[in-house]
Amino acid sequence: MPKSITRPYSRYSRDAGALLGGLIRAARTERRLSAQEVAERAGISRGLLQRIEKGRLTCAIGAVFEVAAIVGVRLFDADETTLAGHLNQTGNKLALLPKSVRKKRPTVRDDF
Amino acid sequence: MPKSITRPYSRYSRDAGALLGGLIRAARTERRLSAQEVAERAGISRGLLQRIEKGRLTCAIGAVFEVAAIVGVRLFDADETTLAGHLNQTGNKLALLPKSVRKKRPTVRDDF
DNA sequence: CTAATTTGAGCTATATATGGCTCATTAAAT
DNA sequence: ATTTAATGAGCCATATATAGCTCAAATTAG
Repeated sequence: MPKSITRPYSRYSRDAGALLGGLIRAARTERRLSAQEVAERAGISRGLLQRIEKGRLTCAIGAVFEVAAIVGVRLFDADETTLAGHLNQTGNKLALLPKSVRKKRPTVRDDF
Repeated sequence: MPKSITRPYSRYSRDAGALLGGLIRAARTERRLSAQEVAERAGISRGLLQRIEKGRLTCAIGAVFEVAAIVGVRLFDADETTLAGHLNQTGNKLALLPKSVRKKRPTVRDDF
């Protein structure tokens, strides 16, 4: 993001990134897969995989998803339905919700 | 990723991106928050928020985490411990696992 | 209805994430 | 011990993601 030279991330995001990266690395080592191997399968460089496992928040989410899938880390823990099912649910939900939202009004009537 | 002009994503990643984006958008509209509002709070542009809600896989994972937290979408559904707890677990696990892995032998390529 | 706000989409300049190297260190196989 | 492979870290060139606008269309409030 070209706005801030050093971007401020919330603690939650930093923790989430570190957690996901850690889970990925744990899963990869458990499966006895080398970084090179996983990176190639994911179509990314070894360097990027390193950053993902370190929990860097600048990595593209698609790359993270690819790696997570390859090493077997599940996002959206499926005690619910499958991913496809979730997609349907979300679709329906979106269809039922209003298309846009809006605050009631600033309520600061300055027309007196 | 500067390697491939058009990056090939797996179906899983595409679905996961679409799901997460849809969940975020649903949560935002439910909370009656405008795109501008959420983008400002997350420290990102409205355009980026649009791409996140569309499930584009090139978005930085940090930006997605920020937005998800703001609108109330929970990653890593916490039927387990808290995020911090997960972090500890991961750390311990990593400490117990071997530092590196390696295939028994180059034997055969099992790329399927 | 009208006015105000939101959204969607596209454009450009620029900050930056990424791939592809290199090298040193560490771990594993023989 | 020797060899082979994996990892960690850094640097650089370049592809690209992002912010910041613009405008039109859609939605909502009054």
